[in-house]
Amino acid sequence: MSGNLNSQTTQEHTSHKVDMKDIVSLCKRRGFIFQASDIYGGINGFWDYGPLGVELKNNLRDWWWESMVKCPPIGPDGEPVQIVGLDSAIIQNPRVWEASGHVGGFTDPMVDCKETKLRYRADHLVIFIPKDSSEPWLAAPKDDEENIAEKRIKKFGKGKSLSAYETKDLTAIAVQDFDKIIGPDASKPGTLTEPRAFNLLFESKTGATQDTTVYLRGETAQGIFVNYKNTLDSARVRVPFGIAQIGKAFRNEVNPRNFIFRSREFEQMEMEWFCHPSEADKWFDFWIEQRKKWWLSIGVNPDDIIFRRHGDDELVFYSKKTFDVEYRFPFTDPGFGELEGIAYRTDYDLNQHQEYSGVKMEYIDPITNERYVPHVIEPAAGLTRGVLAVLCAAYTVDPNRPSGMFMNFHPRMAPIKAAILPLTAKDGQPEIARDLYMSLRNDFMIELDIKQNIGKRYARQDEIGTPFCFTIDNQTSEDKTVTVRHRNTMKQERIALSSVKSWLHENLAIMAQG
RNA sequence: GCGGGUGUAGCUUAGUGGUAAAGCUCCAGCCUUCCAAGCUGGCUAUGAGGGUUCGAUUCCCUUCACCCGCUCCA
Repeated sequence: MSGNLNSQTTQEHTSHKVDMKDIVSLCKRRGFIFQASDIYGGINGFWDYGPLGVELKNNLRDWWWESMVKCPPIGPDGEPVQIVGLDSAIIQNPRVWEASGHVGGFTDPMVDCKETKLRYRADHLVIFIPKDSSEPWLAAPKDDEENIAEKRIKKFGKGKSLSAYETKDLTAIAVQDFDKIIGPDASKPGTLTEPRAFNLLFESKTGATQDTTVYLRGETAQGIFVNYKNTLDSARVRVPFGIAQIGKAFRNEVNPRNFIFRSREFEQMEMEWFCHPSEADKWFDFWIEQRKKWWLSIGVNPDDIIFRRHGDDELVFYSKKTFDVEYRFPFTDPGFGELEGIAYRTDYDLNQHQEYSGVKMEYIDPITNERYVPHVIEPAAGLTRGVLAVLCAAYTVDPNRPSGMFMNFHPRMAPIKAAILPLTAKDGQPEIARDLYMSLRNDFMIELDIKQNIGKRYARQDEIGTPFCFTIDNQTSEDKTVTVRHRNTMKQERIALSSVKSWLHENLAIMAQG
């Protein structure tokens, strides 16, 4: 009877628009997520996970680790793929971030070209402005060894000569005039963004005299790349193989928004899959399929998830192709927000580290003796974003119950799997409840609650998404049975006290299959 | 980063230039035999810092946080 519990709520799930305010409020009231430094007025872009939030986050994290490292998927050849785990330091040698491209020109004001995706230091660009007040204006490097300015004038200058222009530094030009400028490599005006100081990475200092600048990692991926060699030499793996890591990453976002969706400290679940360049396309497709399956296994409504290939215009510089997993959050509705990017990073990262560190990243195939730098497919998921998606997906309005709603968590995600509730705090009921609790606590995350009346306790369990409540009443001492209340239907049935453990194992599994 | 809005208890809301009010929650107890019931008692708030004023939660300034657009972004 419990097998279709989830499907019974699908209708109301889609018919009620959920407001982020209600989710944020519930998260605080029930101890899922708090604002960081709440008592000091908070701090923009940082969040704390409360008693239930950390359980939920750990459940999602463990499920990913289970699916990637402990029990990785079966590959195209019918054998399980090889993936090993890693937990690298948050602070690494700063050269790591120079090699990766995260630091470099990043502390100076930069302008981006929306057309070519190239980035320039604002103080390295000079602008040629026609003396006759015509347009376009032309941008060229200050250090113009290749006579780019002259070539650009020939191309866009409508017959004007170099002497028909005056020059100004880009930094001296008002932002509203940027529309007139053709970037150094662009084909049309207005593609340069206003200069911005990019300093994505948080800085810190190390050493007794605090004289070395270091960076908090902006992604977990680089920790994997710099351990590629160590792993290869110690873990008895052969290409193709993967290294997986879950951990905190930090980005000094200009504009944190939407609860935990864009925060400055967040958690990633990343796997770098190293393979032969000729097989990269095959593995790219393989991982897209695996990741689709995984996201559909955590209790989100399939209608609210989309899988989308990036257009060429939105690809980042290191990626040849990228595939997104996106969820329809209340704040993006009817659009979607990114949960995971599966990127084909080519050999960009290993080559960069090879060049910066001087350590060879070549792999020598033990059978063919071929030498090559492996290509990388990277499924990079946001753990904290996943938590938010699970919270949004679970929030189910139901006017027919005292709480007015319940959290329809997938049983694998639910912070508490079952609650044990004596109907009253007398007649030996608390003692039976305690015995039952003691017999279950090794197997499940269980709550024993004896306070207040039964209705309030059911309501509370609804709000925190506990799948089942076992209730001890007077009949329990007579015939050794308890009632089970199903979260999604509020229906009750009576089962033997002695069978509770096996019943729970069984029914959590049934419910997980939907 | 720009523009607009909002900050009163854990939550939802009153209200006032002069002792800050209520419902729910929460806690302690009583009572309760299945869905936030009832009774008694209790804890808890004007985001922070300045200024004006005899007196500021209220008026002014600054700042912080959150929300909505834009911009950006994983």
